Amino acid sequence: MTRPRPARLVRSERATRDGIPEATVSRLPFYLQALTALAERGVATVSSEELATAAGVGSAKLRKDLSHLGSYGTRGVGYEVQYLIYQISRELGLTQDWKVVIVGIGNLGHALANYGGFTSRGFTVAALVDADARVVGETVAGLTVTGLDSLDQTVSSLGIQIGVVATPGPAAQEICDRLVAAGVTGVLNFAPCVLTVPDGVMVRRVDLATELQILAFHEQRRAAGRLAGEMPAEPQDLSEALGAIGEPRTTLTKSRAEAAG
Amino acid sequence: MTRPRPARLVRSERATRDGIPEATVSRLPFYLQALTALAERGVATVSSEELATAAGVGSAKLRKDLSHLGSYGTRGVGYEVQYLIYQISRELGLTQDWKVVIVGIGNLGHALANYGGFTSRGFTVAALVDADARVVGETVAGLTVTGLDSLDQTVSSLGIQIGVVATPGPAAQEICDRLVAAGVTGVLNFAPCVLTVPDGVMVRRVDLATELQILAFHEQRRAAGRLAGEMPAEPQDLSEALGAIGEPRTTLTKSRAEAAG
DNA sequence: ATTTGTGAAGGGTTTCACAGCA
DNA sequence: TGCTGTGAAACCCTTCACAAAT
Repeated sequence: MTRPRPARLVRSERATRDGIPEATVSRLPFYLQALTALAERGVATVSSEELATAAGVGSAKLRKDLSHLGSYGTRGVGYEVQYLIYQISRELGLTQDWKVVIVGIGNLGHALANYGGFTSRGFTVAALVDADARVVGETVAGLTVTGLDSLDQTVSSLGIQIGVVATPGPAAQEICDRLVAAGVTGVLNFAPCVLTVPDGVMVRRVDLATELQILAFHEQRRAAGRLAGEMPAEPQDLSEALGAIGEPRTTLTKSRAEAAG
Repeated sequence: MTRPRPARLVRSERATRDGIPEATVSRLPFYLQALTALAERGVATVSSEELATAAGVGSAKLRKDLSHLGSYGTRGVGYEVQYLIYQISRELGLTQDWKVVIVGIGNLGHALANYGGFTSRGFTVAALVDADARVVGETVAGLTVTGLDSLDQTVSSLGIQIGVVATPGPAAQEICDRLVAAGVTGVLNFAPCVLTVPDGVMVRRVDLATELQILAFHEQRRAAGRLAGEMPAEPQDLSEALGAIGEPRTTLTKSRAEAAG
């Protein structure tokens, strides 16, 4: 019964050939943002130290990340800002334009439709869709909101690749299914639920309440530490803001039934 | 010159005593959400397999995560839904109410103020602040928007612990400084920039454009793989959606100057 | 002299497989 | 029998320290 552990490797070979670590991918947008800001200020060259500071990471991490893209720096000098912007943009696939549909034009949908950050960076909000007849026909961010009926038609005829789900939770899965059926292969989900999609479709979830809850955890932890008399210099850096202080863990022996009641 | 590598440990000792891994903390909100949904459907007990599915993770990961909080399950049975909700809530610090101020009442600020997910889960939006005189005085989500002048007074007198920055990028750092000076110890930053804060203050950044860019990367990668004739079953699961396909990495030998132009 | 790019080391996270318990 | 809780292994990511390059 104890077979010798299946050699479940297939990936690290690939990784050496081309794959960029997911952690690196998730930071490339930040580097891009920092570089763009530098470019606007007319900076031509930047060192890993400077760029790292601007992006809020350590310089070693930055260099390691960039090394996965190629050797785009010059030793003793640094990185050409414009060139690096081009390379990162290309790697992220921002040299082509991506078409986006936003479904659910409530408060959040409105905000997303008007959000400048999308339009400015390779993304075109191509359509707005809502289920509510009172919203359909409105003009938001220069687009006319259409009804749910038009969803499939809109996505396939415009060739939309990415769907943003900003509906209430209960509606999200059905919307997602229809988006995928119509040809969308990437979904950004703002609804507070898990979306199930077929292989080959990617979902990213952004949950605002989740972020606050994580903050609350660290707030509480900080307060508990202060009470306990410990007060070490706490990491303000997100990426290493772990296990900061040791609250005595009261292990309250409240019975389960009592706690549940 | 080769000193014997500084023993820069202090933490793993703590971690064994109480610290919950950051990766685990970041998933607790999802478990909580799934559990709440189950509770509303009247489910009393749930297995790690079922809960994991509902939360979109693997069951082994779920069990490992929960084991960091304590032994709150029953072997052969599963977890009591209500009891687990209580334990996770307590660990996240949601048994107390957190007061939040939102600064920047534009499209996004509006959406955040009206977002139900905050209010429903231990967070009270206690104040809304904006720099624009045309917005000040408006009523949003039952609160009157006040001016920037009132920021310090509002935060300290109401005892607000968390600040949400939904301003344009250039204003964000100054707002953040004032929030911190007034006593805020946690910041949720929606502005597309790095915020510098003193030790003991935590910042989390949410960037909508970043999420889309990460999606775009994987979209592009997917398309490239299809062209190359490879089409392995791709992981739709976010957490392991790495190094999916091997695009030949064209290594375009465009000169730097040319690319920059 | 300066800064990149990178092996190597170390720590954190995920996954496996099963012991332990109900 | 069924499911949790957990060592151990595998994997991923970060950090260090320095060779290589300009």
